[in-house]
Amino acid sequence: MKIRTRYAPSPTGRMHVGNLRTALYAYLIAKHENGDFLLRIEDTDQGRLYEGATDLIYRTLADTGLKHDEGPDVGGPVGPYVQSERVKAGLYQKYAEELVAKKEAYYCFCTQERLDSLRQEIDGKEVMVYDKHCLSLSEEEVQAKLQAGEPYVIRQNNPREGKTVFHDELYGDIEVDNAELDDMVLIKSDGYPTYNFANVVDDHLMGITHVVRGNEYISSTPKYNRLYEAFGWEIPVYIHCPLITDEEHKKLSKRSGHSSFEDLVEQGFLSEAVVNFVALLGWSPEDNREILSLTDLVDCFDYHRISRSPAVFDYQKLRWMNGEYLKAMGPEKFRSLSLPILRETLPGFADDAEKLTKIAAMVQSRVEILPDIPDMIRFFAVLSDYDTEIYRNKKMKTDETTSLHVLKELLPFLEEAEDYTNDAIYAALSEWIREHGYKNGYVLWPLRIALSGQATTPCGATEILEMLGKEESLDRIRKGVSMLGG
RNA sequence: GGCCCCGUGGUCAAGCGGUCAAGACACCACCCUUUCACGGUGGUAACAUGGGUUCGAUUCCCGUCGGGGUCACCA
Repeated sequence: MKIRTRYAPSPTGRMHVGNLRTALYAYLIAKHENGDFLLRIEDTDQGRLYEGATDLIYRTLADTGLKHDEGPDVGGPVGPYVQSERVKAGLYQKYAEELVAKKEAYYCFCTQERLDSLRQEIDGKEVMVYDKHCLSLSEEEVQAKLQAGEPYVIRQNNPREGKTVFHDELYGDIEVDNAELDDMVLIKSDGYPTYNFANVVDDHLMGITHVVRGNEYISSTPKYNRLYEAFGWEIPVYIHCPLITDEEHKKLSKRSGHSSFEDLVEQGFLSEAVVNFVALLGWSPEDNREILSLTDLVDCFDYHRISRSPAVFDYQKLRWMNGEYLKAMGPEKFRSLSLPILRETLPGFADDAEKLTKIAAMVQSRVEILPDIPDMIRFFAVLSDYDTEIYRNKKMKTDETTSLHVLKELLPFLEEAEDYTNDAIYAALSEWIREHGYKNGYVLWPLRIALSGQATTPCGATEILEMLGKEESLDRIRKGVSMLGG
């Protein structure tokens, strides 16, 4: 049997990383077995529709490489793939009425006020269990109300006694008392189906074999199974994925600032790195590999190895992983990715392709995310004010006094030197240092500080000399000398 | 609160009755070095807890504690 999985988002905004991971796992489960991965848009909540959200879903799927075989934009044999279009065909209404005929569902005319009176607050949380009030309506009463045009919903009719068991591939058999199952709404008063109903109907009609979804649906799964059974449909394989939480072990929220794929991309993360990272949140391969491309993942993904416990989204590790991707890419690719940032940060170098290439190379091995670059290289353009304290370095045996001395001693030599290319100036400088009986760091440390105004730079002192050129370099050294009281 | 799920270092995460309890991020130290970073080496750090079952439990069972999810005409 060919595996068919689906990603069924509701077009309400950006793609949450939890949803992204669910989509990824659904994709991997299907593709590992050469199955189909489909996209279905669940737009049954008219109030929450968000302009452009569907396009955002297409774009995110494309950016992450989760290519769907069937969907609204690419078509397929079991369409339409947008639920609002299926509503127009009367699909859900038809199936709901079938359930009513089987006494597995019933019309409910209760007003919002009556429903509200059923609500109660427990531990600060609002809880409501419907009391089956409308189940007792006679067929004549129902017809009369329907004829009168009274607004209604259709509710599932769940038993009060007995137990319902369902099987999840990760969690095993889960047994629930039927008393826990409330009569959930299947068709809303606006004629649209609820997620709960549309999901079951469509998964069946679209031939979904493995239902992959978040953990939060686990407690409503028995109700879905009762639906499948009422229709006489085959129950799919369930795979409920564990939650992704923030550092506080709470559900990842917009407040954490990195809850959606787009947030992360805006923060400078590579989509490959995000996909890789998210794949490892709740799953691990048999071997120890951590850097895995999407095709690697397809190859080795075994859903039985998905974890059952929630995972904390570790921003630090994502940064590290992004850096691994940056370091692993070819210098050409890195250069083209970083070029716009380089140009913007260093307008004076914007036309000097050679220097920009060198700077890109310097930065490639030290950057975790591209937006870190400006702070690392800004000193090439402007020398900021700095604290002379950074001239002090225990290991190099330097302080303000020795630095002042060395810098003054060095100045005439650098004024005389003509060739400021790195190799040449480094050779000449090394010679000078040897002649004076100094250690490299004793001289190079203060020189680098004077040139950059920073304790850490993406390159050594002589590379800065080359970048700045003779005149600017000498200016900065003189400024250092005066700052040190010389 | 009812029901359900989860519980290995700070975090991710191997383990699936017998291990000195892997590995990665972070952290620390050292090496390398023209600073930082990269790279290399080493280190600190964990089986929530109490009972069982067993010759033997991180691993199986039960209780406790802790965390999370869910109880909508949202998905």
